[in-house]
Amino acid sequence: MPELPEVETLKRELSRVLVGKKIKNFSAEKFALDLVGKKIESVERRAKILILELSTSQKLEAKSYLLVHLKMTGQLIYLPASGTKAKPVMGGHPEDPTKYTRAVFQFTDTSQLLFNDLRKFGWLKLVSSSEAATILDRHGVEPLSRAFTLDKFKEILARYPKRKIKQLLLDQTLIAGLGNIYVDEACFGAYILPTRLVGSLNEQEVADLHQAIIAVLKLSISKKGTSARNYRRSTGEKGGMVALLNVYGRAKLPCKRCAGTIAKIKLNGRGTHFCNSCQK
DNA sequence: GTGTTTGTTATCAA
DNA sequence: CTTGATAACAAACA
Repeated sequence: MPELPEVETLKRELSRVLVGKKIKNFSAEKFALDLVGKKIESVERRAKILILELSTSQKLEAKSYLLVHLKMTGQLIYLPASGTKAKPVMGGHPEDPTKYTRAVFQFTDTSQLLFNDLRKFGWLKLVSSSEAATILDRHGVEPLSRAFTLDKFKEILARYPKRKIKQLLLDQTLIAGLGNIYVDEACFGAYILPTRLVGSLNEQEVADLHQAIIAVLKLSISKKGTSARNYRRSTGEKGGMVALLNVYGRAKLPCKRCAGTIAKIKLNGRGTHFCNSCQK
């Protein structure tokens, strides 16, 4: 479940190794993309989408953008040029495309990038600058940007007083990048039940939730993300955040900060985790 | 065979 | 416009 911290980790790692590389060959069963000869100018992230900015050798030709969404089980694994040691990925080895490899980028220096995706929900789109803007602009404020002030958060909440807070936080058109894991963790951090109606939150709770969202995202990025299931770093390694999760994946286990127990329910079709004692 | 896992979009309903 | 519910996509796992 790659969410903001996982995609941000990939952005940082891939930015270091891919910028300046030229695509020599591209193969995929389902994505017919004209990528050969293009050079990677930059690697960026918006919401849960990774953005590769591409140029051609034709100086006057417009830049194009490869957008990547990993959805639930996507991976981007980077294989350096020649003679590298492998770490296991999805039961195989990263240097051997697994049966879940959906696309392979080969660069002129013989390094490669694999797009793996067990459930095939992820996608690659090659688009123009304006098409990229259309897709990216559908998303709300970046929670780690300066634009995500407490006032901005209050303004968003004020528009939807009757929604449950978890459902609002999952809405990508309002705040970009939170998914099932970090929404549950942020609610825990603010001592708020994910089932609460937005309009029932008092000033202090809103401020606490604002801070909890920022804190959990930053902490996870510092740990290179959460490998609850399929997510891997670009190196094939797992992220280190799982051990620091307080509620996600901890149903029936003791709460880490009180005598309570972590409960799990279904909320709007999502597995939802919270402490039955210290979250109110 | 059943339920569970979840990001996103579409569609229908009140 | 808000909100809620459901299906669809797809594959593995218990």
